[in-house]
Amino acid sequence: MLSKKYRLKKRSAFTATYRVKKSFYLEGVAVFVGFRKENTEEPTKIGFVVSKKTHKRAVKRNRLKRLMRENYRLFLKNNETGNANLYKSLIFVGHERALKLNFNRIKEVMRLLLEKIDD
RNA sequence: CAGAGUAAUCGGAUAAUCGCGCAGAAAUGUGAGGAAAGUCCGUGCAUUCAAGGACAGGUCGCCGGAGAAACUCCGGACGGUGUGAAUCGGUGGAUAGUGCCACAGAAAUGUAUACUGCCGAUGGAUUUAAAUCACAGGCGAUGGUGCAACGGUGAGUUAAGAGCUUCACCAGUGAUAACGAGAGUUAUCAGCUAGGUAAACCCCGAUCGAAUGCAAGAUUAAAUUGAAGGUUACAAAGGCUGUCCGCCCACUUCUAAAAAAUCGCUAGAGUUUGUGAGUAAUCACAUUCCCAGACAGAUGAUUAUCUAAAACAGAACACGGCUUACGGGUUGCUCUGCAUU
RNA sequence: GCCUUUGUGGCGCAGGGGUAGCGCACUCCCUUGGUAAGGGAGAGGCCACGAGUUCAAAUCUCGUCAAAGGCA
Repeated sequence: MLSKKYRLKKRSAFTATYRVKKSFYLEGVAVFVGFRKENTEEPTKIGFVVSKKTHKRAVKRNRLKRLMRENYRLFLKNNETGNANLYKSLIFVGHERALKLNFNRIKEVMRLLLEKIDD
């Protein structure tokens, strides 16, 4: 779990991020990016979503969200967040394919995604 | 020893590093389940409408007990299944009435017999009589049916036959007696015996305010105002929580944002242990403990060891049940088979 | 979290106790120089799954699973 200042919390913030309509996809993990930042001092806010349609069981959905969250936390700690700092908000969305991946594979996928979102 | 039945129980552990929710000034403390699941029953709690009547309607259905209640639990009765331990059962009424019973069949509910048949004892006709006729009449045995044919099987009786009540063995029903708290069981007697379906409508008995569900609902401050207000005589249309009586809406003034925070929110039909009552469910008393409370939503990640990268699976107001999912074990009691003593 | 509805040929739908049907699509034949349209014939169903009631269940009852929708 991330501490509160890195979390995307408000419903309006989520809808605002989705309205930018810019997303990237790799191996069952999608990233929606929000507006570009003016002040780089502010922390980037992250949301994690796994829909109920992806899988019925809450345990498996929670597992995927936790894995993604944990990876992002480790990125923050090691200063490997890539281009995430350019945006105000990011939303990671887990899909059906990602349920089968293990911790290290998701780590790779997310690192590649964070490099991709520059352009 | 093998195979079963049943009741319970555990629901990964330890260490290291990095992290999260809640409480707290801090130190620190604490942090998912036996099913948290399905949402199938029942409650508490909250709001709205009624607190009235009528008509509808729902639910339940062997007996006794427990329980706040329940499509709940415990003990028993009866019936089904099993060699057995056991286990399963929505188990009132078909003589209150109505409906349905395809195809087949003579006939499917009406104290049936038109048809196919059996008989012709008795009466009648022919006739001396025997015999013949199948006329009156008697009979319900026979009928390639069907889930089901009006108690069943076998004998006796008879002209032919028949529960005929004559007999044997059964099935049901009623009465009486005994036992039992009761469902019921057993015995004796009575010829009393007119299908099935009520998980078809229904009848009987018992019982139920209705609806909506914490996204219920309550509070707070600000903006131009109030999380709206006022009016209502009739008619039409529409709506409302079953329908009617009834109520809302209409007409007018006015306008915000599918916004935010706080409360509801967890001390309870509670947990642990013990004693007593009871066959048991459960209850009483004492003792002990405080044990998640989020709001894009907390328990995670990595590594190592343990036989082994454990199954089903994640609280969202709470509780009592039911149902379903589940890796690998452990324990008690019981049954059957085989072997030995 | 709560509430509601629906599961029947490949697709869309009927049937509400007594032999499972309709339209489109599919296969073959006819028609045409050929295709479409048209005509004729045919195949394809454990009626979502598991129990129960009944002589008999797609239909009645109970449970399970799946899909869809609604509530701020």
